[in-house]
Amino acid sequence: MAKRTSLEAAACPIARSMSEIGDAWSMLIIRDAMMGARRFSEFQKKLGLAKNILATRLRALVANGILTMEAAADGSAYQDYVLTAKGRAVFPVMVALRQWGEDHAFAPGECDNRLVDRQTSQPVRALELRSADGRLLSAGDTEVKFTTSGA
Amino acid sequence: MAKRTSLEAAACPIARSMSEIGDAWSMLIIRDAMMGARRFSEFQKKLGLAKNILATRLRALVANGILTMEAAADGSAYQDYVLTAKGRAVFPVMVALRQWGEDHAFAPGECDNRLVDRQTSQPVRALELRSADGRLLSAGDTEVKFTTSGA
DNA sequence: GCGAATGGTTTCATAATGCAACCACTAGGC
DNA sequence: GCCTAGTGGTTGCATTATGAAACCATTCGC
Repeated sequence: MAKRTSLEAAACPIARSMSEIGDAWSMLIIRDAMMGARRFSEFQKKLGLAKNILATRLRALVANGILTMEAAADGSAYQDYVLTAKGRAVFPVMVALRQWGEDHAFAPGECDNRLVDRQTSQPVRALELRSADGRLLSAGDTEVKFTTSGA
Repeated sequence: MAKRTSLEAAACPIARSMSEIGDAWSMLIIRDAMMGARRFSEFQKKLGLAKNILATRLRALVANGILTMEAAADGSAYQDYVLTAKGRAVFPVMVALRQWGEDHAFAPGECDNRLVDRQTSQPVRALELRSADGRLLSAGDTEVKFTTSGA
């Protein structure tokens, strides 16, 4: 049988994350939500995707606690989709994807937009990973450790 | 017609990134490659996915310059799949996904593994985004700016 | 040279995507 | 209150991707 393999219960946090936000449309929905989009039609217009697909994704994002539905801010009888704390926490992932894309997924000079610091309008630095005591870490300086205690 | 929408040519770096590495299996392949996996059967065993799917993903990753095939390190006639510089640059994305997953995709106490600094065995810090002049930035402190000059 | 492992490809069933049509409800003009 | 446009979906159907299993050519260990 060709049931699609689900990573929901994977032990690896990366696999879990991918199962919740590893879909292209979902990620772009979160991106637009971070940029202020709130309404169904707003997402549809910006993303240009079919309404049934959008409906499916929004339902999943709400079910996973990344978006919530609340009464529309403009006082109408409709609903707004707004990011929860969990949804806002996707920000570093978004920035990492953006920086990788800027550097590696465009021809030189092709990319026409950058993430900048609002105060100075200067491009932000590359994301940096640091140890508990503040040293800058790269891939080789890290490893995955299992907390094998039975807790 | 129901052709699957392609984000390959999207102007947004996030969309581009998702089209190259936004697939769950691809991301997990890169994860395992970072942890030292090199051979087809090694990926297949660790990931437990069908061989045809693995073959498709590996081909795409090679085509996108994230992996390269080179003569096997053990001297056999087989090939190794190894990360390119572009592939190794996915590291921050991986860390961001892992940290989000650890914090938001597990029940309390359920997650049994952490990314640690190899030197001290202490968990690493959360990824941090800084401005050019060193200030710590969160989502609201940033915006996307278009370099509207025709270069 | 022989059996097993490696690294795939092929076949076919099932699941997801996406366009288009349809529909209930809301908003706003008058 | 009535009519029309817009919002927020659902349903049906064609196309595409996923996945299990079977198959196959090379290569390895001996």
